[in-house]
Formats: sequence, C-alpha cells, structure tokens
Amino acid sequence: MTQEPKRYLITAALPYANGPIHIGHLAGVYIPADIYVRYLRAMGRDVKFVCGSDEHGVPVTIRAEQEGITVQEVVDKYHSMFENSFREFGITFDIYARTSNPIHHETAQDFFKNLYEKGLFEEKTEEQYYDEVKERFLQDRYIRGTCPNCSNPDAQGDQCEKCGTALSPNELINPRSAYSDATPTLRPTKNWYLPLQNYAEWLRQWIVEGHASDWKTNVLGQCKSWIEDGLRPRAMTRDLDWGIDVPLEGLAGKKLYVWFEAPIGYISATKELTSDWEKYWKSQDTKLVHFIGKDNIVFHCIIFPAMLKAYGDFVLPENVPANEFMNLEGDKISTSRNWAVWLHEYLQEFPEKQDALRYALTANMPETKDNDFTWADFYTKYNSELVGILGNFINRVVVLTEKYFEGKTPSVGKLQEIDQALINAVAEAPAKIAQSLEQYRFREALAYYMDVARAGNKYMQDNAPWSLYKAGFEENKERIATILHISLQLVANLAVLGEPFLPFTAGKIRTMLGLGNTTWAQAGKTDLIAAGQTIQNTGLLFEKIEEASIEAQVGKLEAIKKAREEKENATQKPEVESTSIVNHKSSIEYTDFEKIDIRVATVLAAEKVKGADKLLQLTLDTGIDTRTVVSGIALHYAPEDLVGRQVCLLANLAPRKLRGIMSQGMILTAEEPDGKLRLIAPHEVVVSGSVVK
RNA sequence: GGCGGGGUAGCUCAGGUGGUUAGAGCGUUGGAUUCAUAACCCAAAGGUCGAGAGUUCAACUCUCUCCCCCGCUACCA
Repeated sequence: MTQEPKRYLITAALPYANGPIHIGHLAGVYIPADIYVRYLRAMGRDVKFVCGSDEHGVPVTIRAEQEGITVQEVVDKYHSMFENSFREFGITFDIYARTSNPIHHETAQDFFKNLYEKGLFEEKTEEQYYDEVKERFLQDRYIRGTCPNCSNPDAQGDQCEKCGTALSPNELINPRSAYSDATPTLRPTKNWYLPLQNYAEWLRQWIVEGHASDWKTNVLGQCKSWIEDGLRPRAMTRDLDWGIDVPLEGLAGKKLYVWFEAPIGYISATKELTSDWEKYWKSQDTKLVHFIGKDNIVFHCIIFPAMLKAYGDFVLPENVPANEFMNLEGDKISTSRNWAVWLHEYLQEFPEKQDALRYALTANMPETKDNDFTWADFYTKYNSELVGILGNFINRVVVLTEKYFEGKTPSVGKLQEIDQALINAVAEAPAKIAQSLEQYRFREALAYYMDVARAGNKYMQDNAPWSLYKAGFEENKERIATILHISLQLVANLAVLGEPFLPFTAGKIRTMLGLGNTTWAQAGKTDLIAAGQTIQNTGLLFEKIEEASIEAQVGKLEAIKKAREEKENATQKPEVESTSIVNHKSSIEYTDFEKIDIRVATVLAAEKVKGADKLLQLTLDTGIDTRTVVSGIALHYAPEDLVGRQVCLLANLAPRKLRGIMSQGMILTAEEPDGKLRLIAPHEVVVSGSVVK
C-alpha cells in the first residue's frame, strides 16, 4: 500500500434476481463503486469493474411461484432488467455477468473441489425438515405455519411477512410444507461445513490489526464483533433444487450454498471478461475493493476471505467500504412491500435525469449511518444545487460569451489578484477531491466538486463583467475577456472533475466546449480551452423539476402505504369493536386456540444443561409419552425441587434444539414484572396428560 | 440478553490526542445585484453536541448508568 497498486479490481455486490434495482442499491453500492471506478479510469489506472446477477438461492424460486412462471424465467427477466437499467443509468461495469453462466458453475465447482480435496471441510449430518410427499428437503421459506407473534396462518419459516418477525421453522405453529401441505418430518442429511473458527486468528490479525485504520468503523466494528463472538462452521452446501450442483458423486439434490458461490461470481465474471484474469486475482500488486451494503459485511469480510485464504493464491480485499442503508420517506425500503423508488421506473418517469438521482444519492449517501431519501429533499437539492449553482454558473458563462464574444473563447489578458486566487483554488480542487475519493468519502468529494462551481459564481459576482460591459465595452474589453476566459476554464474543470459524479452532465459540458475525452491529469489546469474555441450553447444542463412531478411520486408512495394499511386493518381488525376489553395481542378465534395442545405433565427428572446458566433439561411424563424439554428456568428453580412436580406443557410446539438438546415442547410459566418466572401448575394433582383448556 | 454502528442547528450530515465565540450544504430571514433557470453574491437568526452522574482547572470530546434508532447475535420458547 505504500506504493501505488499496479491494477485495481473493483467489485459491486451482485444484485439478487428477485426484484428490481432500487435507490437503496444505488446509494449503497453502485453509485459509489461507479464514482470510484470512473475516477480511477480518469487517473489512467488499470482497472476492471465487475458485477453480475446473483440468480440462485431460495427467494427466486419463491418469486417464480408467486408469479406463476419458471425460475429460469424469473432470473432471465431480472437479469436483463438489471443490465438495461444499469447501462441506462451510466453504471460502467466492464462486465455484467450472471451466476447461471456455465463459466461460473465451473469456477464455483472447481473452488469447492479444491477445498474438498484439501480436506478443509467438515462433514456433518443433521436433522432437516423434509416433505415426505414431495420427497425433498425444505428450506426455511418453504415451511409455512402460524406465526407465533401475530397468528398469521401463512407465515414462512424464516419470517412472517405480516408482522415482519424473523422466525425459524420450529417456531411456527402447525408447520406444513409449502409444496404439499404435509406436516414436515425431520430427516438426517449430510452437508459440508467450512470451519470458520480455524480462520479466526488469521482474520483477526488481518482485519483487526491490519486494517484498524483504513477500514470504515462500521465495517471494522461488525467484523470484530463476529470474530470475538466466536466463528462457527458454516454449511457450504444445501439441500435445494435450484443452484449449482455440489461437484461430488451421488449427491442429487445438493447444491452449493449461495453465499459460497455468489462471491466466486466476481472471479468468474473476471474470467469471462479477460483471459488475463489471474493477474487481477492472484497478483499481489492488485488492489481489490468490494463495494457492498452493510447486510453483506460478514460474507465479504469473513466468509469469502476465509475461502480465498483456504484456496490460496488469491488476493484479499484491500478494503470493503460497506455503506449503511437508505430509507425512503422515513420507512425502510422493502422489495416485498413495494416500498422503494425503482430504478427502471425512475428512468422512465424522469428521462435524461440520471445525474439528478446520482447527485441526490451521492450527496446523501449513507456512508456512516442510515439515511433517509425524501422526494422533497430530492426536489430542493436538484433545484437549488444542480440547477441553481452548477447549471446556472455554466449557463451564465456561456450566455455572456455568446453576447460579448460571439460564442468564441476570448483570450486571457493581464491577471489580477482575484483571478489568481480563483486559479489557485481550481488548482487545489483535484487533489482534495481525489483524496476524499481514495478514502471512499463520496459525499465530501461531491461537496468539494460543488465548491468549484460555487467559487465560479462568486468570481462572476465579484467581477460583474456585465457592469464593465455597460461602462464601456471597448475600454473594458480586455478585462471582460480575461474574466470570461478564466470562467470558461473553470467550466472545463467542472467537466473534468465532474466525470465521476455526473457523467452525463460532464459529457454535455465537453460538447459545449468542444473538449474530447478528459483525464484527471487535466484537472486543475486553466489552459484547457484555447482562445478562439467556439462555445456551443446546447441549452440548459438542468431544467427545473416541476413540483407536480414530485407530488406525483409522493402520491404514488402514499397510495402504496394506504393500500397496505387497509389490507392490514381488514385482516386483523373486525373482531375488536364496541368492547372495552384491552387486548395486548390481536384477537384470535377459538379455532386458533384449539390448535394449541396444553397438558399437565409430571417432572420425572431434571438437570442443569451443561454450559448454560439459564437452561434446565427436564424429562416429563406427559401421559402419552416421556419426553425431553429444555426450559429457561434454571435461575428460578433448582433441579432437585422440580422432580415430582406437575407443570403445564405446550405439547405440540415444534421441536427445537437448544444447546444441542432437542426440546419437545415448552413449559408454561408466569413472568412477573421483575422478570421472575413461576411455574404454572394445577392446584391439585391430576393425571399426567390431562388436557388444559 | 450480548455485541457493533449511530443519536450534533428546521432538514441531511462534518468534526474533535478534552482547552478561546461548535462547523458545512440545503431551508428560513434581511440586504445587494440583474449576465443567468426569481437563479447568483453578502449577511443574520437558529444548537443546553440523546438524558443523567462522575473524572478534570476545563468535556460536546474521557468514564459509568440510562433512553431511542439501525444491524448482527444468543442459553426467549
């Protein structure tokens, strides 16, 4: 790092092919990456910018089911949508690949085989939910059941869409397969795990010690937290239909874990791009930078580097400048709830306004914390900054040049102090902007860029060439010429420096000035336009946005919100009417209660769970069987006091492993306000197995 | 419950090895100006730097406790 890297490999997170690109993706990943890359290219550096669609995993299969089309159709649809909208938006990937490409399958399988043959995986056989009817293992999302939180009968095994609670399949009441409605059973299945704990010390040194000063605090903190928490083996294969086959014999229906193969997509995309790909991946003088959102930190900072290390030879990321999230009008962006500003829609509804969005999202980039995008802010930022400061400055220079010099660049005369001051300010700008960009401080870089335009406006105002013109053009001609000459040079700088941030605008300025492609080396110079060069007034760079078009956008979002609220009210309200009963949870029907099997059980044995301070392992006589239940009451009851006691057991709760012990039910307790737990039991001894209702 | 990040002007955010009047952009108000898309330029108002306690000659900056937001995670069941 002390010396300049020979080449750069820049990756942007692979967008997942189950929904369109929205402003959150842009602000978090694609805009910063593209700015960085455009800057590097302007610097004349050797850089490759790779990305592609991530097409495997469970959610695309769900999307296919919802839309009633094949999975292939889903990924094809989103892949081409991504490709088009990125291109139109000016995100300049050197290659936009896809993980369904054969070259990716081969690369990912080779990677797996390499680690497998070195014996770096742990094989583990575990119980997984299985659909006996369809004869397949069920991923979390394919298990449906009643949400324990809001009683939504169609909650998925990983999350309830209604109330947003994160779930695991065991939490669902009455779990059933999404395919067949059959009750899933547990079946053993073998999978391959990457023992991340073996890389913990190496990761700690590399990240916590090695990158303490150059990685962003949010990234560093998250990594530290993971490492100190203790890394565990992570399954690199899954029981799935859709994905890349595990390259071992006799393993039908087993695929590579998406988060194993997706980052390898960066490698296969580079392979597809150039036969020289190894130079970018295996030569230590390459600087690898991953642009991602904060949700991807663990995969890019822990898992993928561990994989690369395990394989050997590969370069590791020099930096992973993850951004936080962009909210929309105060609410979290959500694809499934349709709460987003979609790129393809924006491009259609605001034609030729790519830079407006690029500007708003860069100026407000969630670099250190979550940020909020509002249309009102977009509107004022655009009208007051892009139109008022940048566009207006350029326009006034061009118009004055037209008026006073027939649109030809006048020659520079004797410089005054005020001219020199501006020239100096312009000369300093590129280094300032570059330094911010090198540190991934995009907002700051953009602000410095705008400062150049501000300086231009001030220069105009202070020199007021129009006053000199009125006072007498002939006697002031040299001075007016000098002022406009310098102003035009400044406009040229706005094109050069603006290329990373506002590429479309930069292009338009170049056309006006008759500049060819520019490089960063030209930035800061004030001889970019020769005297006599004709300036073409090609019209305003930025037209004001009408309030109506913003109102339309806000209205669109309000409609979505209203529809959602109505839907929620409609599904959960009707019972609660003229009663004055205060419910802490939403009402349920008797049929909901009927699903619950509570019965009295007698404690046969009780012991503390090793290594857990809150858990007791209980053996219960339920009247119908003898079963094990793990309960978090160790702080409230001693094991010996429990033997022989009767307790109430929620008997049909899905089994769940706790501290390695399968718990087959739940003991009911009353929780006092101070957190003290008391067992619920019948007042008199009853027959074990008596039903509570 | 634990961990990580954040809580600084109306809005979006900078900043600080503790030390004179806490910064920027936008917004607001006033002024100046008219080349320019009522844009630009100048100026002002506006903050008990999440709350409380402590350390210190001195804290927004350090320590502790607490509250709120975002994320991760667990021995919630």
